[in-house]
Amino acid sequence: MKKTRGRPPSGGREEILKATLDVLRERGIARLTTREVAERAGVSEGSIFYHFVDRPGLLKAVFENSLDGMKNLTSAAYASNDIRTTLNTFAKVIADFLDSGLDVLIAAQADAELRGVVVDFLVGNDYGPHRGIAGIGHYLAEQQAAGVIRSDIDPKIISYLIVSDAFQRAAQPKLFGQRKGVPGQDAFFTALMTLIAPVD
Amino acid sequence: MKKTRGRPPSGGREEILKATLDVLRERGIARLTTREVAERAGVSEGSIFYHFVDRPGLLKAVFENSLDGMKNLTSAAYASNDIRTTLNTFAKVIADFLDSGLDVLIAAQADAELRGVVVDFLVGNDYGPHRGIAGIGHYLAEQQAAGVIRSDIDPKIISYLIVSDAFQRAAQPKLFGQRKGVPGQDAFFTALMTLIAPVD
DNA sequence: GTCTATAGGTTGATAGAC
DNA sequence: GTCTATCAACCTATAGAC
Repeated sequence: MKKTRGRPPSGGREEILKATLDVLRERGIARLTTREVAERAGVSEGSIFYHFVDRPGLLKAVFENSLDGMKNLTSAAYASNDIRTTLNTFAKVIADFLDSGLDVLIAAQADAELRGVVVDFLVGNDYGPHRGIAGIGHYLAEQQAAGVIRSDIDPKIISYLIVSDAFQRAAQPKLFGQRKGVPGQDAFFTALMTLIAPVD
Repeated sequence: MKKTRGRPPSGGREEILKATLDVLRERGIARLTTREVAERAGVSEGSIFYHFVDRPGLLKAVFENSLDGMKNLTSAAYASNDIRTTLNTFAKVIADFLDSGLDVLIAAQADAELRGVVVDFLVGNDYGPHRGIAGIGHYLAEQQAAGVIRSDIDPKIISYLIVSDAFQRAAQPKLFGQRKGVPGQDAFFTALMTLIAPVD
């Protein structure tokens, strides 16, 4: 059996994908032309159409590439025995994904057809925030059973608060251009730990 | 003194703005052409350029129009004596804005230049989530002083949780196409009330 | 202020050689 | 698989009449 599955990397294809994402983030999807992508990737326009058929095909490939990072959202390893440290690790995994994943999700909204393609992909793979929420929720349920966090709250809600925080933290600077009003991550987690601590 | 300030409404201008927002939300900004806007508004393309100079000018006008709804985020009236009811009212004001405001903020990301225009507008008017957070935070601080909510938490954090929830609730269906994982608003507020209740 | 007609520029996509 | 050259379509913007 060969070591690499599928096409042998001649470089061109990957360079195109990378260049596309770069242009997407810098110029915005409305300014993304196959011409500029070709220049940045160091290939001709013809190559782009050879590999991806058409512009939507190129974008679809880039989108699915970035969005596949969402599969990691369920299975973040438990980092330590400390709750806060573990929750922080979960949050970091989500934040890492959102940094580039959000750009793609937002870009897709610029075109109704791309919107549909992305949604189909997400739904088809069952990708979405609920995966992160479920993963953290499972961990928190264990902690609750162990009596480490208060018992009068649905762990899913706590989990949702953590995911929402990560989402807000990632999305706000992108959409509003500033981070005003968002508490530091430390302040957030400190408050959260206080809120979910067992009540006497 | 005349009753109406500024230009007498001949209708055309407003129709164009409305049609533009409609096309923006339906087709996406990348598919928004002056041609289709003109058709929908029932005017000629020439009229669009007469009123808004160029395409970016048209979009800028639409953006600022929608984003100005953000000024209401600070001053939501206190609805009742009940905390939960009042917080729900705050949340509703934010949700109402986000429903259309988010579409505009997201659309602007499709073009680096528009991105800049919008950010300048937001920063220049000090618009952003922090306004909602500050408004609710002020109310919560009063409640805390009155002993109705626990005293060991910064009210700003609670306020941030509420705004984040509203944001997640509005953004997720737009970006992911589904609402999976988001708890119902009632469940969220019920949990929140439990979390912020005074501890013995 | 609004229209019609059209110019001018850009862009996605194809054809065919290598 | 990659390139060059080119086309056809589309869209923004302008000019000038009403």
